[in-house]
This record gives sequence, C-alpha cells and structure tokens, in this order.
Amino acid sequence: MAGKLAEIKNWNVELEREITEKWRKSSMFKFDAKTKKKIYSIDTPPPYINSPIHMGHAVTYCFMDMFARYKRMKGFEVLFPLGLDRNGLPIEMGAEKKFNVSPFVVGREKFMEYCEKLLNETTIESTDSFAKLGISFNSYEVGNNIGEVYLTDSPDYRALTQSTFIELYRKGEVYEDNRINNWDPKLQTTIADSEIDYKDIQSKFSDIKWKVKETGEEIVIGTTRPELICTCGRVIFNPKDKRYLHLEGKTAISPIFGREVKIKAHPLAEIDKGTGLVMMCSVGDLSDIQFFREQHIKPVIAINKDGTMNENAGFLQGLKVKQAREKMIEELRSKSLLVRQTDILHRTPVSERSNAEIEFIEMPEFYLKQLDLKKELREIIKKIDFYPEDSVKILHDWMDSISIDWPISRRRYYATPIPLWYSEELTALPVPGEYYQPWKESPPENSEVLKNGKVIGKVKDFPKQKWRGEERVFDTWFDSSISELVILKYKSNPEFFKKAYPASLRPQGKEIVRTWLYYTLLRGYLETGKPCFKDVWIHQHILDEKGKKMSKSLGNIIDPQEILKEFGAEAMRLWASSEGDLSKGDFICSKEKIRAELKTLNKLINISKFILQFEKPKKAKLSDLDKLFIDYIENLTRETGESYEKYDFYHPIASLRKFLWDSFASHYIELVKNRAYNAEKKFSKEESESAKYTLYYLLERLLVLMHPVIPQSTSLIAAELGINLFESEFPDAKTWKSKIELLEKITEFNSYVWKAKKEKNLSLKAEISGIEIPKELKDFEKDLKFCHSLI
RNA sequence: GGCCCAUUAGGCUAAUGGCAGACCCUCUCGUUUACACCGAGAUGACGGAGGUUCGAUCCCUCCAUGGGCCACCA
Repeated sequence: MAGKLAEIKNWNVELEREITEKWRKSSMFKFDAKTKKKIYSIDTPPPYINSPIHMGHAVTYCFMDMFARYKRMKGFEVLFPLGLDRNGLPIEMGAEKKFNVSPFVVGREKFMEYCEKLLNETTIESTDSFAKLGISFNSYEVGNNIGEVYLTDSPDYRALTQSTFIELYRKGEVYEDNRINNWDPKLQTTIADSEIDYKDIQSKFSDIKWKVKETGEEIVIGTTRPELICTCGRVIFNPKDKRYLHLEGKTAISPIFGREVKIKAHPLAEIDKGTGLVMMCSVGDLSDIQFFREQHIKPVIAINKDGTMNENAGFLQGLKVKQAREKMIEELRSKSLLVRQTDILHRTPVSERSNAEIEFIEMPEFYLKQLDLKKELREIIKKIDFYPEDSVKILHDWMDSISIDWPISRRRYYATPIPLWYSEELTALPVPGEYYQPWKESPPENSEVLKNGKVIGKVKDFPKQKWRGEERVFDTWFDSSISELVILKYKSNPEFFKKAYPASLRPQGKEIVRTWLYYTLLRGYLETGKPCFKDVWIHQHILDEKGKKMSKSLGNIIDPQEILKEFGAEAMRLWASSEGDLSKGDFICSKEKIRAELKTLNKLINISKFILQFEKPKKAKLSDLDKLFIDYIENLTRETGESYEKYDFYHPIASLRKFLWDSFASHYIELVKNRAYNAEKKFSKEESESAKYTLYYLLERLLVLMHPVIPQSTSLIAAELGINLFESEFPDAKTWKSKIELLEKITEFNSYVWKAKKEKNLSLKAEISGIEIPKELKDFEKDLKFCHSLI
C-alpha cells in the first residue's frame, strides 16, 4: 500500500482543505458549452449575500450538489451555476446599518454607492463557504459564460429584467393603477409587507351613535379609528345577525359629518364582535381596501402622505392621525354621541424600521396581469414533476388565494429601475436589450414614444419634450423570477436556450413557493408559453437541536462555518443525507450527530486500508459466498439508482451505511480474512484470489455509490485504487441470482457463534466445538469454519 | 383566525393492516494480522379517546401537544 491513505489515521479537515481548494481552482466541473451530452440544469436559489450563509443554505446546497454529481455520473452535462442575489431591501437595510446612512439624507446616488460598497465586501465570504462544502458549481468566478457566477444586480441581469418588462408593457400585460400601499409616514416611503411588524398597542374601542335615515332609529357602531368616520363607505352586519336584518338596504347617517352610507349584510361582520355593526372605511386596513374593491365603492382618502388629515376630514384637517382621533372623540363626547369606550390591546401594523404606525395610502403602481392566467398556469403545472408530489398543493393553495394582479413597482433604490420616461401625456419606452437608469439618464433617441398606449414615434421625433425619468424600481421577485432564463442564456444565446429550456430542476424551500416558484412559472409561461422546469424539488427547514427555528433573536443559530471547522464538509454532507428526507420533513441539526458521521468516514478509510494491502486480482473464479455478496451489492446498486433518480438520498445512504458497517465490515471481511491472507495455505490460490477480487469489487462499488454524497473521501480512496471517480459512470445494476436472504442467515449464524463463545468465556479466535452449521449454509461451510475456528 | 404537517425507547429517527428496525446515550463483557472513532451483548417506545376490521402503531373521527405557512380584521 502506498500513497496518502497510508498516512491517514482519521478523516480530517486538513485533508479537505487541500481537496476543496484544488476543486475550486480547477475547471473540473466547468460547463462545456459545446457538449454533445444531454444537459441537466439546476436553477439554484441565489442566496442573499448580506450575511454569511446559514445552516439552511449549507444543507440544501449539499443536496443540490449531490444531485449534480449524480447526474454527472449518469452522463449528463450538468449546468450548476451559483447565483448571488444582490437586489432589494436586505441590501439597503444592511447598508443603512453598517454605514449609518439614510437614503433620505444622502440621496439616491450616494446611497447606492454605499450599497455597492457593502456588496463588494460580503460577496467573497459567502462563496468561500460553498467552496469549503465541496459544492461543485461550474465556476466560482463571476462572468457571462454559461455556468459562471451571476449577480442579480449586474447590468446584464437587470437589462434582461427590463427587456421582459418592456415586452410585457408593449403587449399590455402591464398596467398602472391606483392602489393602497403600506405607507410609513415617518420615513415618507412605501414599504413592503415584509417590512411590517405587528405590535400590541394600547388602544380604545369606541362605540358611537349613528342614525338611520329612513326610520330615524339610533344604531351603535364600534371602531378603533373614529377619525376615519368621514371615509366610511358602507355599514355592514352579518347576514345571520337577527338584530339588524331590518336595516338591509337602508341608509346610515354618519355622526358629525352627516354623510349618507348604505347599510348591507356582509359575512365579513362578526355577530359577537363589537356591536355587530361595522363601519367600512377606505383606509382602515388592508381588508377594508379589498372590501371596497369587491363592492365597487369609491374610496374616500382622508390621510395625506405626511400622516395628517386632509380636507375630506373636515374639521380634523391638518391634524396628525392621533391628534385627530382625540379631537374626534372629544367632539363626539360633547355631542353625546359616544356611548362608551373600552380599552383594548390592538395589534397594530408598525414600520419595522421607524416604529411608526403604518397608514394605508392610495398611490399609482404598476401591475402585471395574472388573474386571467390562472387556468393556463394550472395546466402548465400539471406537466411538472414535483418532489415530493404533495408539495404542488402549496402552489395550488396559493393560487386559489390570489385575488389581485401582481404589483411589481416599488419606491426603493437598490433594485432594477423601471425603464420608462414621461413627458406630459407621453411615455417613452426604450428598446429592449440595454440596461437603463431613467432616474439619472435621459431616454435614448430610439425609444418609442407612446400616447394612450399607441406608438406615435421615437424620442428623436420630439426634440422639444422634456423627459422625466421613472423613479420607481421593480419588486425583487420581478428579478428573481427570471433566474432560469438567465442561466439558460435566454436572448443572449438563443441556440443554447432552445436546446436547454426548460430547466431540469428547480430546488427551493417551501416558504417561497408562493413567491419564487409561482412568479417564475408565471414569467416563464409569459415568455415561452411552456413550463419552465421539468422537476421541482421542495425542501423543508433546518431546525436547531431542540427542533426550533434558528433565529438571531433566539440565539440558537448553528453556524455552518463552525461545523466545517470542527468536523468538515464530508461529515456534514453525510449527516445531511442520513438525517432524513428533507423534502418530507424538517431536519433537527445536532452537532453530536454530525460528529458521529466521522466514524463512518473512518470506517471506510480503514476498510480501504485493509483491502489495499492485497494485490488486486484481474479476475477470479468466484466462490459462492463471494457471489452472494456481489449480488447483494448489485441489488443495492439498483435500489440506490432508483432512489437517486427521485432525489431521495436518504434511503440509499441508510442502506449503504448499513451495508458498510454490518454486511461488509463485520461479516464479509471477518469471514474472508483467513482466505485472503491464506497464511497457513489452507485455501487454494483460486479461493484466495476470489476473496481479494470480491473485497475490491465491493469496496469500489461502495465508493461509486456514495460518491455523490461524500465526494472527497470516496475520490481520495478511489485514487489509491487507480480509479478516477470523476470520470466513473454510475453503474447499471446487473441482475442478481443468488438467494440474498442467505446473507441474513449468515449474519445470524455469525452472531450465534460469537454469542456462544462469549457465554463460554472464550476469546473470539479460540476454537469451539459442538456448533452445527445450518443446512442452507453448507455452501459456505469452509469460510464459516475457518472464521470461527469451528471444530 | 385559516390552512398544512407531525406526535414511535432518555434523545433523534425508520418500516409496516398480523414479530416495531437502526443510531446516539446508559449498562455488562471483551481486545481478534483494517479500525478503540473497535467488537459482542443488554435495558428501553407506537400522545389520549372512540370507530372501521378477525386483527390497528399504520385507515377514519375527535381531543391534546408541538411545528410551520398565510392572514391578522370594525
């Protein structure tokens, strides 16, 4: 035995460092654009790089890497690129925090420089962890070649995002409409739903007297927002609420303002909440807004962008919302219109950053039509294989609940700008293909000019117009939802795109099915009319040692970098595959378990060391026992391949591990040791060769089967056997003929003998008499006899 | 509040309409020309209540507990 293995006692992190460094610098996993092989492409989820990767990233990328390595062994040219998400809020918030700047103070241009500064510092850290995990991305270098690292904020990526928008705009798939937004009155900006926190705030529930016009009767309505009475568009009660059935269709008159409002039954009102009567206001909260849309009621806006009341609020005009509320209560009380006030804890939406209470303000935003496409999309979805199958349900559930078109514009900075310019009633739409920044650039001369949606010329035909650039940007999902188009070189390499589309696999977490997956399917369909994936693999979460979600605030984060340092990538990958099926359930991350995987790696090394001391025979006439074990691993090969095809690594690895420890190490090796050494020449040369041949056969096969999961250790060992696993094919199983159940009998018999010796206080190599070899094991008599020194 | 998923030994996990199988831990014993990060063995489990069935850990219903996603409503 020569080579590295001889020097190794344990699998260790130093070994890994050498190997993964080599991989990273080599081009061994590079995508060959000229390939004649079939293409297998993985649309990897580009992680946000504002912080180092977390355990969830680490584990899920390990799985993707297993898929990629398996497919390579199956003869595919595998497209497995790394993407980095660099757009959007997390980046902006990171920059604000790190450099202590605010876009409202330093201005857009300067602020974006800070964002870029942040991005340049963090990118390297996150890719480094991937390399240490042994992830076989096609490349670790940023570039535009197929398979190279892509950045979602690169001019090319953004140009493609804009191109798709321009086409959609032309086709009329995008429109602008007034809609209610979350408004932070302190920071003076719209904010995304994800930036909203909910806080329990002490508030008062006020019961207020109204009048019914037709009958003159007094009704009492409860509200937490009395200052909004002026915006009330309807009074509702539950259709089953007998107290108010007689009010149906009548008219309520609002106190103080004296406005007439229709009263109608609507299930949104709950009988036992408040008085059972609800005033629906156009700016109370999001459900109110939806109500107004459904009922086609024209909203009344009473709050300005700065959080003060406007002219619609009458005597409250100019007051801040809270002051207005107090003034209103005062007024109601003085007119004896206030029945009572109750203290309640009100769950109030507040801005995560400013802590200001959110107001809902109507503003124009761009929408992408999606409601009309639901049916077609569902047909498309049928053509995609989901792993696990049930996970398609998450998607359908989400689609069921979609009730408005997709708002795609945001009032933000570090994101893809919306490529439009305006001048009076004219709109300039640039030519697709370039990256545009209208907020600081003039429209190109060759941009189309539209009036009422019709093209009436080019910008150069209107030399006197002063153009105002669009300042809004796209929702980040509008960028992310074309990732598969980007990696497959849509538009930039049509020939390749045609060959490679749809992408083979979309791996992703269940929590972004409604965003990333749904939007990608929608956008892919709009661009190509086809499903954009063949397979979708949905995974669950990585939890802490107690089964809780890891989060910074709980302080229960297990850092993958720490695991890598302590136990290494191989142990972590083996753990990831052994812990369970991540598409079926969450993983509980335990350091102890990851540490325990090192044992298996060492076992593999030790077995290999043992086998390497023998010469490998070129061929052999196999004994029955050897045939039995070979057939067993052939059978295991078939099962493993079938499971890998279904992205199931858990079951095969469990079987392979069992085979390694039990069948192979404890039983087969013990049984044939004597025959392989043949020190006392009790066996024929043929018999001895058969044992050695089989030892190599089993080991080599085991290495091949486990290679996608533990690529470093298996390839290192295989190299000592003269095998390059990176060029090995995943074997097709040969049919097996032996009675595999005999293997179980053999292990039973071995245990029986070992136990007997123990009971008699004999050493395991001592001779023992009086043990009968079972009839069905007669074929293996010689091995059994020598192994146990039966006399 | 809506929806989804889970509940198996001290911990973690698997399979199954008819003996519930590993691993980690614990205990006992042992050291064999690959391995003490070893070997042999032992203890120990189907959340609760109904129902379907000859038979239920598995199928159904309800309850309890835990987790997740979404919505958070006058």
